[in-house]
Amino acid sequence: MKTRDRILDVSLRLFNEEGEAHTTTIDIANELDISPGNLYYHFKGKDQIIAELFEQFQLALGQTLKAPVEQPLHQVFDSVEDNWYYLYVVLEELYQYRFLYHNLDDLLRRYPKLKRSFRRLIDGKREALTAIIESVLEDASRPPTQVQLSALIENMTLQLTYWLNYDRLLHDEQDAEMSIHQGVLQLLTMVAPYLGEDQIDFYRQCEAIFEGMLKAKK
Amino acid sequence: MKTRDRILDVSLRLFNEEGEAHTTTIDIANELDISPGNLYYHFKGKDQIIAELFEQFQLALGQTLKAPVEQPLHQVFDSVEDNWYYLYVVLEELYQYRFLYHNLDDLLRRYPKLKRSFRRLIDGKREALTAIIESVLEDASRPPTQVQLSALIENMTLQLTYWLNYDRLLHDEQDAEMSIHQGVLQLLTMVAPYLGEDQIDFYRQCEAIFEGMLKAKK
DNA sequence: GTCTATATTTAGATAGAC
DNA sequence: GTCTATCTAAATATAGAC
Repeated sequence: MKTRDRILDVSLRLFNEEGEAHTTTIDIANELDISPGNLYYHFKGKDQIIAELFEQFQLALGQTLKAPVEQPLHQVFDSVEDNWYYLYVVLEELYQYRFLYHNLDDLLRRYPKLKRSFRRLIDGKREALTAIIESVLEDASRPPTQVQLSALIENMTLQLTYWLNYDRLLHDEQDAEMSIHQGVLQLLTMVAPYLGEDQIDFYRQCEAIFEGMLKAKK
Repeated sequence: MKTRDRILDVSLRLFNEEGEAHTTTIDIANELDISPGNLYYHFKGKDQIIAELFEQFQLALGQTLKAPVEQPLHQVFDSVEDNWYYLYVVLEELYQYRFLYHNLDDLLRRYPKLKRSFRRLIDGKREALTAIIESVLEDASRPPTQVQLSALIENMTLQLTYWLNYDRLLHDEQDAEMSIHQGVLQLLTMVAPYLGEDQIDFYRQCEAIFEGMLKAKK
């Protein structure tokens, strides 16, 4: 593995674990057992490292968010399990690059260009969630009004953006997998009340998946 | 107004507007037309300023969050308008000290003792929301299950914590009052589907309040 | 590509006169 | 209480040898 890539890998890990603001170029170099001078040979500075990590993040998440919009409905996302799995993947990608959200205000002040990209990703989330919700609610017994639907989507988009921050605030050092599963459960709960008669069945499935995950951990 | 209090006031404003990480003691002194030395006569440093601002925040919000728990049910919080107004006040207090949430990760790393307090405030939000929801849903035609109820409360607590961050990410420089009103609308929308027959009426009221606020602005 | 040594910048903080 | 002048510490970044 090339030094350049090792720098990116270790930077991502340290940013996530120790905080980006608190991680210096020296820390990264030390962790890799290389000199600061060497690090500056590969990257102009911390800024460039962050820019490249963000690029990775944007590409990966952007791809993932397109899936439910482009897939023909009811071909892939037709069961609770499918949606569960999909949301799990999205949250996992957010988790991998979670440092980006931990001090977002400062990050966007230092790199104002990222703002556009963050907003595009939010748009992507909104579109993905809309596709999923429309598919799930297609034969809902008590469908939401138009106002309710758009507020529901917005609440889910916010939840998908800040769940990991919220969970971390409540219990730091929480197991990542658990945290993500719970995030998915919280998201799907928002949809549940619209499902009417199927509601009990829907919940049984959600809980079954959640408990299945719990067992798989042990 | 004493210099000490002016320092606190200006610091709060600069932290909110320019970002805490980006605001130095020199900036604060300049804004007040006093010398850095003078600032350090009144406060040991930036840390102490932040600590006192947080203390103010905690006291104010903590008080507010107790209200719905301590009030006899159906005495104060018995109409949509009452709840709307209450949630508006809570969000406004969060807005006044919004800098605390803008780089929360870094803040908690530098002042680890604040973590306990933040969690207590979250608990306070959860309890306040529980009291409100129970009162609102008391004669709901389609009450949530126990699982749904606790997930609903948790989603609302998260929303109450991160709505201002989310809204700022979407449209910076947004009018504060509008942002807060929309946050309240988003929160109450989460409860709507459980209201059944009253649902349409509930929404009409919410929208009426929202539009009333819009007009009042002009 | 990698190292050592050093320069630059900036924020945080203090000393001592008035 | 307030000022001027100055110090310290830490992070970013560069120069030049190997």
